[in-house]
Amino acid sequence: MPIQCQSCPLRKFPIFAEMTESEVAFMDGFKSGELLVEPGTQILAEGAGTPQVYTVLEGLGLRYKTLENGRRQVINFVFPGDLVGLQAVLMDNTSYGFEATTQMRLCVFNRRDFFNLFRQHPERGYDVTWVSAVDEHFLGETVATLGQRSATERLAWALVRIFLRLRAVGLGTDDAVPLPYRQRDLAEALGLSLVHTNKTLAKFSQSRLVRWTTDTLHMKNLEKLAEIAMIDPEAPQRRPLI
Amino acid sequence: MPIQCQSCPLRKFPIFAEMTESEVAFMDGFKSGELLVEPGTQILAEGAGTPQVYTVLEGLGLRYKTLENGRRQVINFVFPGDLVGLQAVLMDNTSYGFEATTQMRLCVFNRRDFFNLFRQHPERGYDVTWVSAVDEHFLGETVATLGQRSATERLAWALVRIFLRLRAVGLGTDDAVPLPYRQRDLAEALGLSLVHTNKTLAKFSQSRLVRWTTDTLHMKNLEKLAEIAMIDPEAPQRRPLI
DNA sequence: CGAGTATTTGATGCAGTTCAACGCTCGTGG
DNA sequence: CCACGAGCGTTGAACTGCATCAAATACTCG
Repeated sequence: MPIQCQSCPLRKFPIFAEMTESEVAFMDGFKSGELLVEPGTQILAEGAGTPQVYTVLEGLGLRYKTLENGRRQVINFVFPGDLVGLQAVLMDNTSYGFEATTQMRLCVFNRRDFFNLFRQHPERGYDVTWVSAVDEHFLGETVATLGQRSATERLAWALVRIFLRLRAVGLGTDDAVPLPYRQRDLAEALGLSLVHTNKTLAKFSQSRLVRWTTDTLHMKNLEKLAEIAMIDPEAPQRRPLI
Repeated sequence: MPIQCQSCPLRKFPIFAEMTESEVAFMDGFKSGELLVEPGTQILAEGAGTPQVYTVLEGLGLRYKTLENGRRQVINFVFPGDLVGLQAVLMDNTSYGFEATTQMRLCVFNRRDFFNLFRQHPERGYDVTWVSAVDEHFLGETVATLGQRSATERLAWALVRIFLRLRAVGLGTDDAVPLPYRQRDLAEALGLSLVHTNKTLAKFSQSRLVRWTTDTLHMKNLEKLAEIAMIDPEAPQRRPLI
């Protein structure tokens, strides 16, 4: 049975902007259903069109793009609260694939309802643009990371960002979060080889900065890691929940 | 004297989605002024807030981010028709710098008017989200480029994208476009050293693929270059003009 | 228990960085 | 009118971070 937006488990986290009662009620009507998928499921295929947009309620996934030469780039990891498929709706095709890493529960919105959202509830339309801007901001930071940071810095950057983001949606504890991706995924997200990623992670583990084993990321020294990554270990950008 | 939206020189190009008469008239009221800046002017400073959003009418610029270690990443080049500053308005600060490379003419919109746009003209609000999605799409492609393409492929990718985009807004001729950036800018956009960028460009020139001299990019073999870049040399993504 | 998948580790090589130097073109001031 | 310096492009030489290759060791699940 689908969750009602009124009792959405995500809304309470401070990373998400507040919504009025009427907005929540409106979203509940806008929501067309829920999707529950198993690990490994491909939710959006590269190049295909979609009639739907999703908000992640539970579970982790990733967006990726495959080049002609077969190499794959993970564009970003997808966490609870993220909105996926907006591009597919606004432009006419999905240029990225989207797959579930763990089991996922997704809120489903219909493409044809989307324009009505802008018309009937301008505040919510504004919020959609807002999340799009947040995503764009994050991608810009990723570009800067791939372009200018060394392998060690990239890993530090990714682990700090992931750790803070997951903690912001209530996953894990103060110093550990669940991280069920494979090293290959992280390597492909950062434009590094699997081997080098593994060796660099081993160094982090030895120097007691972070330890990533058995699907759990144990954060030992967030400050130091953030310093290596050249970022502030601040809470993630506040954003609306769609 | 400012140009009226009714006679905007950009709207005629097929890269931009059509607008109704009433939309154009509305935008003319929404537009708060025009900004004319000299080459090298910093329009948005990194980390500062802005009360304004800009649409480029004429001229070229670039968005960049500087890391703590002093290295600079060019996030993207900014061309006529691009909307800049949306992030600064929706989130509370600009994380990127924006500077003019040539003289530029910019349409100025006020931050506080922005929400009204969503309320008064939902179609236009939708279009703002659309351009945001287009930008996000492009940044995703950039991430894939920095992560998975070799130096040669990156250069080929960038030159093809730039060439097609500039041609789509009527700049240059069938086989040449003005390109007043410095090699350093391109190197910083692609995460390459200036030296290697220079040498790779020299190879392109020798193999008669492209020649970039005296601020002009002469495209000799678009097909071949696109093949190296592993992309289709198709016209850029259709997008709305704000 | 065996097959397939993920992690780990060592050895080798190269794409691209870094260092260094030189030439060209402008603009500026004496 | 020429000397000078600043900025950009060009080229050569040496170095290195990371990729690639190869193979062994854990894990997971039917």
